Amino acid sequence: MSGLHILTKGWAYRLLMLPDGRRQIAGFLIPGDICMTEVPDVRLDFSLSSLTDSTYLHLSNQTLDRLRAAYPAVGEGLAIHNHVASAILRNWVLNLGQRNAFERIGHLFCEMLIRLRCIGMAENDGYHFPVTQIELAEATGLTPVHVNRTIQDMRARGLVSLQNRELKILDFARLANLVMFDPAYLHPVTGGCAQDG
Amino acid sequence: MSGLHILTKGWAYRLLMLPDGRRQIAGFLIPGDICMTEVPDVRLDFSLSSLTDSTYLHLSNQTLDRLRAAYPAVGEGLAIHNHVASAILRNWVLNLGQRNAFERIGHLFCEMLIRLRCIGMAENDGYHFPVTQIELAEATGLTPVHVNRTIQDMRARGLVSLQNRELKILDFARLANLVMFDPAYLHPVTGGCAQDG
DNA sequence: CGCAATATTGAAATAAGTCAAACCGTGTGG
DNA sequence: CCACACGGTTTGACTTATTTCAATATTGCG
Repeated sequence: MSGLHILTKGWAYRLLMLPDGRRQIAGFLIPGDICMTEVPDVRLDFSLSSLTDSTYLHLSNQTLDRLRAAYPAVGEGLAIHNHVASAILRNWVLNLGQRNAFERIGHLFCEMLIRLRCIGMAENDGYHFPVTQIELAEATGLTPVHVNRTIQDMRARGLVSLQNRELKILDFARLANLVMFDPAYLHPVTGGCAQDG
Repeated sequence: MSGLHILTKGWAYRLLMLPDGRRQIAGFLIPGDICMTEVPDVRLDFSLSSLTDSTYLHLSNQTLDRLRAAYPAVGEGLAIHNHVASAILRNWVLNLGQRNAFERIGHLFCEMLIRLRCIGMAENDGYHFPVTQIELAEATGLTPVHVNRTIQDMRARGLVSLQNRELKILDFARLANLVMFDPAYLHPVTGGCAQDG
């Protein structure tokens, strides 16, 4: 393999575009996520955008090799990270293909809660969510208008509150159940936090 | 990393399911594709189904290590394969999120043509396509009824013919243009076939 | 203060879904 | 050799989730 770029601070997203301008967000990145792997002779099919002030760490091929050699757990950790990243992506396919507007948005809210919890960036089922409704629409394959109405529906049902980029899940159990969120694909977890052997 | 399972003959697909029974196909696998990577302590989030009589090759951890050591190109090849597999998945997200029924199905037809060509399993823009309309619906997030009507539309426009599991793209240039298919994400290719250095 | 980007609301249009029936090829068994 | 059952395809009529268009708040911010 080759070098890696890791997001170390802030939020970002992976963007895919169609020649006629249609935009699809194919994943949100938070600290700890690998946003890109360098592979020789392969063109990138996506672009990255930061949502907030963010910083990145670049690990070169050699650095990575040395790390792997010195700490075998590094290689294993990368393998797990890769697997989870694929699982998240596959799950996004499931979302777009099978879930309706309510379920898509609710599922994203739940997923980000668990992922942020794992890195200590969520408390009490609430977290900073620096994503506009327009971007949320680009992520869920919906219209901004419909995203808006759906969020209002969630508010009316007392499931979430969202204002000033602060999201709070008011009834996680009910929301998770309604949108069929099962955190298993994010990794074997305990109370929302990864357990490393 | 760990062991690998490679499809060596036949077609298969990766299936995701929701607890209420909704099914989403998250990718078709053809010979040469890695259908699964063994990662310790990680539960699989998908299942695999064969569409035709198929065979698999299992490469154990040790075998793989030995291969990689003896032939450096193996490691690089795997990295490229991984990258392309992710790109295909991301593209499927783009499909489901932004393309309409016609574009989704047409895009899949184009993608499979190029991928099959690379392994010598397509000729003259035609190939064996062992996927029922029901499965095609599960892959595209559409209804079988709507898939049917869309294919009829394609037939009526003289773009494809499909009967007895044999698909022929009658006007590839026009179809690719209509559905905005750009093979770049499948790998730098020449005439549909991968060029390895 | 006033712009520019977001968020919200309403009404009308449409792509895709649902339900239900008919059709078709094909293999099987009487 | 016909009848029938089976999985898949096709068709029609009707419903609905989501989009579109367009206008009106609202908010952050230089």
